[in-house]
Amino acid sequence: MKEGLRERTRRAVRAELAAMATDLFARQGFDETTVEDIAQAAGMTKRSFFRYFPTKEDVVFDGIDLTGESVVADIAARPADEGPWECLHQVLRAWQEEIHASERALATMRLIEATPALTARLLQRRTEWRRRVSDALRSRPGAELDPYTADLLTNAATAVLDAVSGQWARADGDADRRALLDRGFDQVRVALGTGRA
Amino acid sequence: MKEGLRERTRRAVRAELAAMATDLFARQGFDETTVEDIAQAAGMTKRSFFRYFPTKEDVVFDGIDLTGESVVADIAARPADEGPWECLHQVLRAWQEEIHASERALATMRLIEATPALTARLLQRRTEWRRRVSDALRSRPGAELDPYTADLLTNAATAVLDAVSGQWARADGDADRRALLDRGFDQVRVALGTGRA
DNA sequence: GTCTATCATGTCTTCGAGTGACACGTCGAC
DNA sequence: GTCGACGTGTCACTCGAAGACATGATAGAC
Repeated sequence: MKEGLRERTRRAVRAELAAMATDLFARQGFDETTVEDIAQAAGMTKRSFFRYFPTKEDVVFDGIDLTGESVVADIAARPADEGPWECLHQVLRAWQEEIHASERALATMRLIEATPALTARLLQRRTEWRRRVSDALRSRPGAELDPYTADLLTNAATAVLDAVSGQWARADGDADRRALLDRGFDQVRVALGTGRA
Repeated sequence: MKEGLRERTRRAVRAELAAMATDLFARQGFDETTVEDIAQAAGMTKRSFFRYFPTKEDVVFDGIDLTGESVVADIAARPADEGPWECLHQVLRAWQEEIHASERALATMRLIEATPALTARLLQRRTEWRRRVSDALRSRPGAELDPYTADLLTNAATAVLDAVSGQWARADGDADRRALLDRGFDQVRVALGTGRA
């Protein structure tokens, strides 16, 4: 077997650490929790913490990146005759449902929104994420998209997502995210003409 | 007079500090420059530096926020019969020209793009900036925009801006930003119908 | 089973950003 | 002129992050 005791314990400790951290973050806030607090709660040294996570922030984003992967995969899996905008609409709708369904993901989102440092990191990550989504769009069979138009589509899609989040926050969580997303994707339209005029 | 020697020297020292800092950042990079380097170059202590700027990052963004202010003001100044999308187009076109014309602003942009920590801060600030632009759009006389649609418009506009920046970076600075912006605003369309369907 | 290279961990140390506390000097209002 | 507010320097501190080194445990070869 390729998964020896080493990897298994490592993953276990990582999960333990993440659990301790999210618990402490939720209780006393991100900035108010020191790495030493987390390490001590898990029965180890501060130095050892950093052997599992490169930064304190990474504990929060652990497990979030997977969803980004899935978006790229989903794009590739959509029918080829579907337009890119509709493709983004469907994929992101599914992605949003997934987030909405997970209590843990929602709690993480709330923590991120409440912590400026984490918000900054999230936005930073999203830049990378968008580049990959844009590439995925261009790689679809039959898609003749120039890089600029692909970026335009991707950025516009995140524009809709942001607007949904904003409305969601304004309504204090009492809003139909799915309906808002559909409405956003309907209101915003991206033309594909590149060599046309 | 309301401006005593205290305020005058304070502003002078601030400018001096900013000048020293940008010089050092340009020469050896942001991360490679310590606050102590800057303070020492200006003939003061690290502690005193933090009495002028709350963080090292704030030195870079000092003087950048003014442009954000001007965008909001410009929106209010546009003719009332102009549609919101066209309004954003014109205002952001002017804003882009302004940045493009200033050698100092361009250098700052390059520094920000080359430094992940600064990029994150920029994105964070833009969140706040977008909220204000969205509000400005809704405050225009005769504009009947619900918050969601206003956000949609604002976010879509920054989506275009980002795509322009991306293309600009891809072309290694050899691109007609104005033409790209116009093309982006032409390709992306935002419908205003809120109670329509 | 033993032996060895690899890996995880603890301890110590260092660096840089940012803050608090205290003392001293200067500006400015009166 | 006095006195209080403010700016500054100095020292000490916290916290995140990383490097160096020693030690103990483990996996895999023999």
